[in-house]
Amino acid sequence: MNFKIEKKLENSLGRVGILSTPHGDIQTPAFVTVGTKATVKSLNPEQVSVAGAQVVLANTYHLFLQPGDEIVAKAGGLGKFMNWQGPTMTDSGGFQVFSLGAAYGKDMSKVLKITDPSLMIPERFDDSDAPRLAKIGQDGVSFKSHLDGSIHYITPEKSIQIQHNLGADIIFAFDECTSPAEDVKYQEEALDRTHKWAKRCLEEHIKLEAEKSSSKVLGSPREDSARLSQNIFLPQALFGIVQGGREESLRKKSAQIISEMNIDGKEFDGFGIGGSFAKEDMSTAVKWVNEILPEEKPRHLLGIGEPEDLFMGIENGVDLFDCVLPTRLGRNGTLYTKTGKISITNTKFREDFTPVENDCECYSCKNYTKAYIAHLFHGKEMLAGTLASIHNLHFIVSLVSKIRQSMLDDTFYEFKEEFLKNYKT
RNA sequence: GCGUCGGUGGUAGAGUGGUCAAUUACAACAGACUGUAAAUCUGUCGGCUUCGGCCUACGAAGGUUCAAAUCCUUCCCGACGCA
Repeated sequence: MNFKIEKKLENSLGRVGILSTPHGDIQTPAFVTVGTKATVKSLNPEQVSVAGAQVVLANTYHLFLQPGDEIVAKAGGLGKFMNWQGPTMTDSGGFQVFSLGAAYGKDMSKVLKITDPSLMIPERFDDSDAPRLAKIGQDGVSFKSHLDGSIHYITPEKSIQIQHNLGADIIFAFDECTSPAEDVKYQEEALDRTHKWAKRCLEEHIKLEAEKSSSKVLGSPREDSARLSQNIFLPQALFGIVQGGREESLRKKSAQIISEMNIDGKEFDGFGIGGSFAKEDMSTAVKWVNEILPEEKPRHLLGIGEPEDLFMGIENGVDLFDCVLPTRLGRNGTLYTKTGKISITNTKFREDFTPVENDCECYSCKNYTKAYIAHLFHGKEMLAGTLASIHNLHFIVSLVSKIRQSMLDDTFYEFKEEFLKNYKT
């Protein structure tokens, strides 16, 4: 993996770059589309590609449970398995520590409003008995499968092993995504754990990379030729993840520790910025962290975001984003437009025979009307989610692409102002 | 014409004397969704409301009762059977 900065945004942390992977280049900043279970829900890879997506991110935890990372390895790796030719990434399962753990069964999400009750409770009650599918142990996390209830213990090493079997170009360290509702003491403990895990991830990754290249050189006889041709030996890049919740000191400490982490001269290839955020805290956290992370390595803001978040992140030095919103919102009937999100099932669209956006170049807008898409949703037709996802993915991906172009053209701030002026949240 | 069964809110369909403005499902309407436990979830769904209630409602009209969607009478409508 190689990262080249093409241009920097003046008076900010922002930059334009090209991230090269064994499966092609990623023009950054870039929006990574989420394909958790080795599929971008409701879309086939051609639709994903035509919508403009450059890279797909799948999930370690989900693919480990089903169909199993060994099967993906046998298939020739994630990209081959799902027929996605371009770059791929896998998340480590760290987010599931949060979503199936502290957030399980609660009204708590990746991004919270500052008014959420969970943020306003000064001293939190002991909810250690609350039902959850993820429990954090000394060495790793035990997950109770949401599919069949079976118990699985994921350690940092295990996550990396799975991710090596999955074979994505970029993989992430196994971290603990914490809730901003946790107190400082807990954030410190969790951060310490995340850092210890990061080290173990890096060690395991270095070990597996070494094994990979030696068996390639030796042409290990137990490896059949098919496997050799199936990218199994391609190098993978490992990103370390910065956590630290809402605390400036913890965020900075984490950025420092993760960026300096080094085993026999080997470091992380890039960085993820993780955590569940109160919306208002996101930009400060990103800024704190990116001022410390080494400039020459790529940064990925995990699980973000909305259009306004993308501008914020890019201006503050983020190179990669991933988010489920375009596809999830699409499937649930919410569509992005330049003036804000619309709910396509609203009565007013039943007889609206214009595209979702008149000047949108996506397949859905070029071929279908709001009335038709509304009809598909009302009729619960499968094509509804597909057309909506195509539009939303295209909207977000091309927004990031336009932001990139505006940086190259030195019109970033004008573009941002113009866009956000029209876009009602 | 006689007999039997039935007519409940947008639909289907519970309820068979008080706890019923009426279970439930669907439809409808609105909202939520940020490293996917999610083609999911939440709320509203007779009218008015100072949110305590008030009014109008279970085919129609009468009646019994402290109290009726629920019991009685007549009528209207539907299905089936017999003429």
